[in-house]
Amino acid sequence: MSQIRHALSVKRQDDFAKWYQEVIAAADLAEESGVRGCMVIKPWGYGIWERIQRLMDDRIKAAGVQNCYFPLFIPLANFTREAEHVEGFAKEMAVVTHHRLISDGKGGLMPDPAAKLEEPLVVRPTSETIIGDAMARWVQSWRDLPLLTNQWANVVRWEMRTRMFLRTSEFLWQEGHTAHENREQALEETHRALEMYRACAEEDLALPVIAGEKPENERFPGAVETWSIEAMMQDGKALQAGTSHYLGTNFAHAAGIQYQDREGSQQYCHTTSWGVSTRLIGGVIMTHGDDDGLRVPPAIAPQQIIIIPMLREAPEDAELLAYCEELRAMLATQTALGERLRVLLDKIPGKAAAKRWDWVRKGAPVILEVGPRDMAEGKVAMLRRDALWNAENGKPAMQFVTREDFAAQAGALLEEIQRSLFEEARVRRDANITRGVTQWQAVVDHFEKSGKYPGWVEVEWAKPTGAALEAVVEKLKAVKLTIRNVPREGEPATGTCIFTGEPAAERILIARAY
RNA sequence: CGGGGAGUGGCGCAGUCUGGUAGCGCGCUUGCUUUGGGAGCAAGAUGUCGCAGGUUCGAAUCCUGUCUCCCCGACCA
Repeated sequence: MSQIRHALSVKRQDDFAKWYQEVIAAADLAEESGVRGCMVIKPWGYGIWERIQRLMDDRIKAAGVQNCYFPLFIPLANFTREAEHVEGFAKEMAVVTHHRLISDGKGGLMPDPAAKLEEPLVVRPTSETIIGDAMARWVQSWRDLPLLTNQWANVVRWEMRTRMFLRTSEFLWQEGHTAHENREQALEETHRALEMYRACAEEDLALPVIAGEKPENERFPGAVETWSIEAMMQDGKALQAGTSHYLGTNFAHAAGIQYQDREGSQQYCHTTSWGVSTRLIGGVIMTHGDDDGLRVPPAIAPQQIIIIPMLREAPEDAELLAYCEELRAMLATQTALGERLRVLLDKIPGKAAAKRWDWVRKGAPVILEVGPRDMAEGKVAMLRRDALWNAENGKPAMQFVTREDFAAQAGALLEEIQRSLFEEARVRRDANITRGVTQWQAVVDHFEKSGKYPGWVEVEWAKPTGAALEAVVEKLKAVKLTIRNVPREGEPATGTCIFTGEPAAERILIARAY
């Protein structure tokens, strides 16, 4: 039965953190760079990011948002204008103080004291402040609004503890920044972006998420409201997979983003910002990965179908390659998920079986092996990465189908795999949200005693603020818990606050988090 | 940033205590035999032992400094 010989040496249930790292190495996603907290993203990992970028960018542009590019360096003074913002980011910023190096007299180099910058430059941790400057110039009239911009960029946050894809010092992301006439329109944009993220996460990455508002203590520095999508990882922890902020007029005041309204008076804009990052790849790994490596949802797979010819380095290889090439041509005319199929004929010399396991670890959705006998019968051997094993014999669940049949249903198959990965994750997520807990001690017991997969707990609370909220946060922190969000589609509260006993205001999700 | 652990061929590790010219497994190369499912046998290649100083006749090994990674905290999207 369980004589299955998995492709990884560490199993999820034995050591999830170690497993996570092994997947990244085994799937060839990224590696250490030697630079503190920074990683090298390798072709397969970057290819996944490019797919996410493409699909997200289409969604961004469909909403009428235009891409721009702003400087990597932000003058220090920009950060001093918004008090909460600088408070929130000051401790983790990389700062450029010199513009030239000189010899240190010992064979090395050092910053030239004579080349000290008058005003230090901050390597952007996020771009509200510098985009705000541009917005102040670009917006004059109510006719200039809404101003909808986005940039794809790298940002740097000097994190104390880093983990590949989940929290790196430098990471890649998109940051949308918009300016509006009033609160209503800005909030509408905040929610549009949030819904865009939900759709991208669920439809493209096959990550089931819960969209909702962050509590006050989890707000982005300088925001009036912060909304997020939260995904459940296979160890039951929550991962914030995207955020959308309503910034009120805070940044408009700081940067002077004003417009003249229809009556001729000056008004401050209401702005928003929203972003998703390479962290999404961490979410894909921890949601879809298994004990054989990664499983990439077809929509974001750089290659969806891998054809592996069983080459013998002999003259008959040519005929086999031609057979595979014909299959590739047949597949090239097919579509799945609204796009042409991405098919790779892997001609690299080597044992077919070894190559198969490489692609299993990388998580290519469909792997085809084609040998001379298959060719003679007009068939291919097909392996679905999302259903890799035959539980009866503990061997890979290879299916033999005719080449034509495979080509005819390849698009539908990929769509089925996309659905199936989402469904598997959704069922697991839903099965691990515990509702109806009304006693704080029961929450504690749940997380302390329910084993390795406590999942999330939904409770009702009175939405305290100020000192009362701090007390709640401390109570949660003591057992390593956080409030994830107030689900957008949540049921209204009907009972009492689990923390204070007052009448409850809303339902919140509590979880351990990355 | 505090506490703990670790850096030795591409990967995983032994050797470090008790200094004496670097070893194992996987992978890689070549050959033979096999070969419809992660092959066997044989031969071979790959290391300034993270980096910089120091002690010593001699340093992977001892000392000092430093960089990077992992785990636990604190911090944080």
